[in-house]
Order: sequence, then structure tokens, then C-alpha cells
Amino acid sequence: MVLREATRKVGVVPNAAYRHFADHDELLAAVCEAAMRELGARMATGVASVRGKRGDPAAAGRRLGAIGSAYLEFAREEPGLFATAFALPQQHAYGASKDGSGEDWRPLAQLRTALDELVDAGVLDRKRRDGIEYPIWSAVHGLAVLTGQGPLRDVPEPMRHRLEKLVSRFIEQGLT
Amino acid sequence: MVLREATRKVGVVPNAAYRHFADHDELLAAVCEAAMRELGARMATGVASVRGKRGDPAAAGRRLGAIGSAYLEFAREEPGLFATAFALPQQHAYGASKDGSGEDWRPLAQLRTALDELVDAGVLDRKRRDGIEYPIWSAVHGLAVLTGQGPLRDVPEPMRHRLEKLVSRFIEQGLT
DNA sequence: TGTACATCAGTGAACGCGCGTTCACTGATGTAC
DNA sequence: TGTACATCAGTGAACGCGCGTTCACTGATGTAC
Repeated sequence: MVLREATRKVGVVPNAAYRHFADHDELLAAVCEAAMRELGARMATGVASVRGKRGDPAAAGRRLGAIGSAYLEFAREEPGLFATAFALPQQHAYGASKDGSGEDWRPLAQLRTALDELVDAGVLDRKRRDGIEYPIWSAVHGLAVLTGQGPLRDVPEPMRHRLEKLVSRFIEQGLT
Repeated sequence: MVLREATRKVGVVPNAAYRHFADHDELLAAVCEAAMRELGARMATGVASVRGKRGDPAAAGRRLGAIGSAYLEFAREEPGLFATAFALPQQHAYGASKDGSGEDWRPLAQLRTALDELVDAGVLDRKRRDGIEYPIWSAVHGLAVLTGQGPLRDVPEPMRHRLEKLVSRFIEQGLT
């Protein structure tokens, strides 16, 4: 459910894909990784655009918010990539997890980094840090799915905005 | 992607479905509503099994927990129905939303009732009640999707249990 | 500098598959007289 | 009570469609001598 679609998008005949990928699964894995990298890049861009030095409580909060916004924006602007990105299990086993800069670019790692900074900034209690990335991930992912392909997909723009704010505030409340 | 599958499950030839449904969309809508009713019924059963009278803070919390557990259990035990239940927009417009008992059986309505009880019990601040069903729904739905079909689908049972606990605690934290 | 050959991304036609859907049909059940 | 007929869930065969995939092929690009 991806091969012919991908070749169509590139403007090439379907079987041309077999020059580059052994089969459907291999292409799916490649698209999955590319999508993950795109999401990671969007997150990094968002985080980098937040002013305020490391350890500043307000800035740390805004960086976490930037990560969530990047996630939702990616889901909205690239629904196909978003769906494919999470179509495969164990996105953790991609081999090289770090690029040249020594930073882990993967989405989950960036979320963890932001949460660690919140701990260092004194916003989030260190005792509550362990595993808290999962509820936060779930809340944002759930919103993305419900408003993207789920029963909330047709809500008008202002309501969608309100939903994002509600989830954002709920996470904030759950951290402090 | 549902018609032949459904007739196969019933053990009948594919076109027999056209005795009962005009086309694929109508069958999809029927399955969607049936799935929603099943989820609603599971929630109601879970809530009814919680002892403690209305307004008791601890009992109110357990009733909310029962709703979340029913949601996750339904997603795990009936992945096909779960996916179909949320495949259509506007599950709100199903016509008769109330059964004979005068109660609204729909999942979202039951969640709202549980939250209203938490307000009445003094657990949740009334000022924070408005719209808080959406972040909670998102968190639980996100967990269901991530562990059901997403990248966390292959985590071992103990980890899945831990994830549920983490989300549950996070929601609790976000309410009080 | 030019010719010969390997490499390789992309083409065109065709395959089997499962999907939703249509058609003419069978066969049991209930109802009319 | 028995016969005639309508109703209607289910059957069997076939359709067009988009999917992943295979095959023999073209045509441009780079490399060897």
C-alpha cells in the first residue's frame, strides 16, 4: 500500500522501484526511516528557534512545546508520512542513532532531552521524571490521530486549535 | 476493506452482504456503530462494577479508571472493531444517543459523566473541567494506538502494563 | 581521440491477488385462498 | 387441509480495479583500451 503510491509521487513507473529496493517491505522501512528523520528535523528546528539558555524554566517549557507543535504540524501537513512513520515496530533499532553532531536526532530522544532539561530547570520533580515521556507522547499522538484520521477529523479550525491548547495545558499541569 | 472480511467472519459469501446493506459505506457505518456500542457497553459494565456511592472521591476516581481500562481492553481484544469504531467522523450524529434508560451510552458521554462526578466529589476543580475530556481521551487513545498498531506494539507485557500505569498516573496528576 | 562495452535507472506489458460490486439463480419460510 | 405464490437470505460466476511483483527491453552515462 505504499510502493505504487511512492512511484506515482516521484513520477515514475511502479516497477522502477525495484532498482532501489528489494521489495515492498524494504521500501516501507526506508520511507519509515525518512519520515522519522523528517519529524526529528522539524523538532530540532523548532527547539533551536526557542530563545533562552539551557536551564531557564520558561525556555525549557517552550522547548517542550516546540517539540509537541512540530509533532502535530508534521501529522497535519504530511499525513501519509506520519502514518508510515509509525507503521513499523521498534523504531529504536535503526542502527546509527546519532548523526555527526553526536546528538540523537530521533523524536523520542529529543522529547527525553527536553524533559531532562525541565528537571534540571527545577520545573519537573526528578522523582517523577522516569517514564513520563510516554504519557506525554501518548497524549500528543492521540490528539494527532483523533484530529487527523479519527472522529475529530472534521472539527473546524478554531476547535482544533482549542484542542491543542487543552492538551498542551493538561501536559503542563501534569508536569508541575 | 471491511465487506469481504465481515462476510468471511460470518461464514457467508461476500455478496450476501448486499441483502442487508446498500454498499460498503453503509456496512462500514453499521460496524462502526456496533463497535461504538460495544465499547460503550464495556465502559458501562466497568463503571457499574465499581463500589462506592456517587460523590465519593475515591470511587469517582476508580470509575474514571474503569472507563480508561475498558477503552484499552477493547482496543487490545478487538483491534479490528477498535480501528473501525474510529474510522468515521462525527460519531456524535448517530441519531438516538440515549437508550431506554435515559442514559447516554456513548463512550464520550460516559467519560464526561465520570469527570462531572469528579467535580462534584471535589477532586477536580470546576474551573478546570471544561474540555478536559479531550486531553484525557487523547492520552488513552494515543496509548491504545501506540501499543496496538504503533511502534510500541511489540513491547513485552510487563512494559505495556507499566505504560498503562504511567498514563493513568499522569492523568490523575493532571486532574488534582 | 575514438570506439566497444559494462552499468544501471527507467520502460512497457503482463501476472496473480483480494477487493467491492453486479447478475441471474436456488431454496427455505411464511401467507392467501 | 392442502395447494399456489410471494418473500427473501444466501449462492455461484463473473466484472473491473488497484495492488505488489516479474520479465525482457531501452537508452543514457561512464569506463577501458
